[in-house]
Amino acid sequence: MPQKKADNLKTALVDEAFAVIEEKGVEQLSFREIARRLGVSHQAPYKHFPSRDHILAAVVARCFESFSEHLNARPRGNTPADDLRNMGLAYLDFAKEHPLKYRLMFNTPLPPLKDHAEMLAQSQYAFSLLRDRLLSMDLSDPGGSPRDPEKHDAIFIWSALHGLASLMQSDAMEIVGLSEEERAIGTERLFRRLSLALDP
Amino acid sequence: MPQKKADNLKTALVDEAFAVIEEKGVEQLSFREIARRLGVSHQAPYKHFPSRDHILAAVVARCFESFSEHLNARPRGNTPADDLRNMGLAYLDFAKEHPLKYRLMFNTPLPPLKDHAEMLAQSQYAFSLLRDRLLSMDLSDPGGSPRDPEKHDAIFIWSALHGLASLMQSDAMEIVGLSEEERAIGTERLFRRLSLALDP
DNA sequence: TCTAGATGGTAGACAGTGTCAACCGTAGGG
DNA sequence: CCCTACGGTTGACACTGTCTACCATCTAGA
Repeated sequence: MPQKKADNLKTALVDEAFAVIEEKGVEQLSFREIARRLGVSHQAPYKHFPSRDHILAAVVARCFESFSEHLNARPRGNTPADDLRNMGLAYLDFAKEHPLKYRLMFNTPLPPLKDHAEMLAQSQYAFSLLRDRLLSMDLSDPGGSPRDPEKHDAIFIWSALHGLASLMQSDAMEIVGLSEEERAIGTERLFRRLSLALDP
Repeated sequence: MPQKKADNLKTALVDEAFAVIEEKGVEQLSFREIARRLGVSHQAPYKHFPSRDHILAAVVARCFESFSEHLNARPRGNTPADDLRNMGLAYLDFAKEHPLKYRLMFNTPLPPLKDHAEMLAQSQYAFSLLRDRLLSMDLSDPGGSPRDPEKHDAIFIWSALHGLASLMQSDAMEIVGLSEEERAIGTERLFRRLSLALDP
């Protein structure tokens, strides 16, 4: 029985790794099970990835890639402020539509960056999209001199977005007892708060 | 040689589990290594915890306990707004001083809540502290009817705080290339933004 | 054309893991 | 005085990541 040919195996391994994580959680990701599912020997993956961490890194890299594509596919706004809002929406939309991918990128203890160039590169690209959009705003210093186009507000915006996305898919919301509807209203409120803070 | 006696072993197990996580990461937490370190057989832990997940849950429960204590030890403010600010500072302070504990509470795939009552209880208590403080604010609806003391702004505040704490200890800051100083300024700016948004 | 090496697959072995089962000494209550 | 529960023990099992060794096939160079 012919197994997947040549290079195909490498991408098939990553596909299958993601599937396993989806089904049984990242903790349960097992090199041997991936091989088993693909009908291949337990050592075959080693020809393509030097260790289990490396295949995880490849999965995460693909998540960042998918994230970047999603951000780039957002509708463009007419003004910088408008476009920033669109990116914020796209950001949250991605986290909502692909919670696993989002968690893998942000809420998973990643193997050391230095050892995984591809993952690093993909994350850098994704973050550059965020950064460029944030810096395009001419953010004035609240209660200080206006026209201070520094990136300090980027942290504020990014924190609010990431915090929301992260809390929404944690158990926290359930534990404090916020209903679905309340969360939806809270989200919209957050966006209004952001707009008000940045667009005096 | 007499090993730790009786009940002491149970708490010693949790202590040692935390130490192991500290040294080698949560992934490497091993039932057998804990036992080995305590000079006890590899099955002894099973007399106190039915599974590896349960000892992890106990560690996390202790983190929440520690978190609650930290929040309660904050300096009290004179006004609700002031006290909320103090809690926000305490929140971030805890995340900064105990990054591992914070990560264990928020950024770790936890075993199903239902199976771990103690952990659930501790998290509920900690979150109730946050909730009570947030609800004590009489938050007006921005651009809507004033005096709308709902909890929708709680999500905004909590998101900003959690997002900041979470991003700060991830690799993200390093990847986008924000220096320590820029992060400090960004943090302060975030607080000012929060104040401005909530205290028109 | 022969041959050397790289590439991508195989099987086997080893240490380490979580967990199940069986055993065993001691303390305390009927 | 026995019995039971508790807190510990050892042994075994299946599973994991990873090391080593082997093998087939393609590809380049002589």
